[in-house]
Amino acid sequence: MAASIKENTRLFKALSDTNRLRILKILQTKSLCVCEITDVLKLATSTVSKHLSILRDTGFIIEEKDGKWVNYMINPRPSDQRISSVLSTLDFWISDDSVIISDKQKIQKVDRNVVCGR
Amino acid sequence: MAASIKENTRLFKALSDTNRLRILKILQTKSLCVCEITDVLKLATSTVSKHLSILRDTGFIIEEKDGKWVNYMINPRPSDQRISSVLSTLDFWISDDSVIISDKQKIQKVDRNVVCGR
DNA sequence: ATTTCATTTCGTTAATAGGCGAAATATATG
DNA sequence: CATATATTTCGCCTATTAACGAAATGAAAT
Repeated sequence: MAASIKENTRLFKALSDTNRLRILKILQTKSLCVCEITDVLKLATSTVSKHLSILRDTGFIIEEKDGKWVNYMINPRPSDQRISSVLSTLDFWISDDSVIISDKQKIQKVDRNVVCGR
Repeated sequence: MAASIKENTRLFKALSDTNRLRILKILQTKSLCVCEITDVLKLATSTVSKHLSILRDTGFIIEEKDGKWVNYMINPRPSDQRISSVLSTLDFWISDDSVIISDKQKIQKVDRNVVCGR
């Protein structure tokens, strides 16, 4: 259960970026592909891809191939207790931020067939 | 209770450094002055002072003047629920790391009158 | 098989963070 | 008041990180 200092720093580093927290909050509402997330965050695709790989490597999210798309979603069964703990606390630690509220509104309208076709 | 994304990123940033986690773990065992912490971490005093100010500004620790010394200790009554939550989870998230074990041994022997006089 | 589209990887650049020593500040003590 | 000691602040350097666009990869459709 207990982890090394290094592992813990890595976990906190993953959480210490505004855009990665936004991604986690977005995915807690809905699973999305890379281009949909890119459209919400207004960042370069490569940047979003990097953020996603960091969240995946630390165990917060998982990916699922779906044809030419890669869907990302919150890890439903984290093997690490710390991950589940963080994911549930994020739920009420961050909720009324205006950026988060606007992100959640955007993802309701987002459509990968519209947004990805340039 | 809920905080902004920015505030949350700041909190996680404070935790995303090995030396700051070591400081928190050390202070969870014993209150110490700057030079004693410096002696354990083997860093420049100015560096340790900077780390302490970050942990203080985020609410993890408090300082108490004691003559020429400044004692730092875990914030006993954090106004922010997130801080208490993190402090208690750190207790079992990090425990068996060899660096932490060795740090805790060192602080038993550390004496400010010996260690600060150069 | 060639093209198309989504995503990842790579290389570069700009911003941030951590480290240090020197100078500034604050607080005893002679 | 001058000195000594503990800590903080400052300026500088180095390392890390986030951002981008271009090139590479991989999977589907023509």
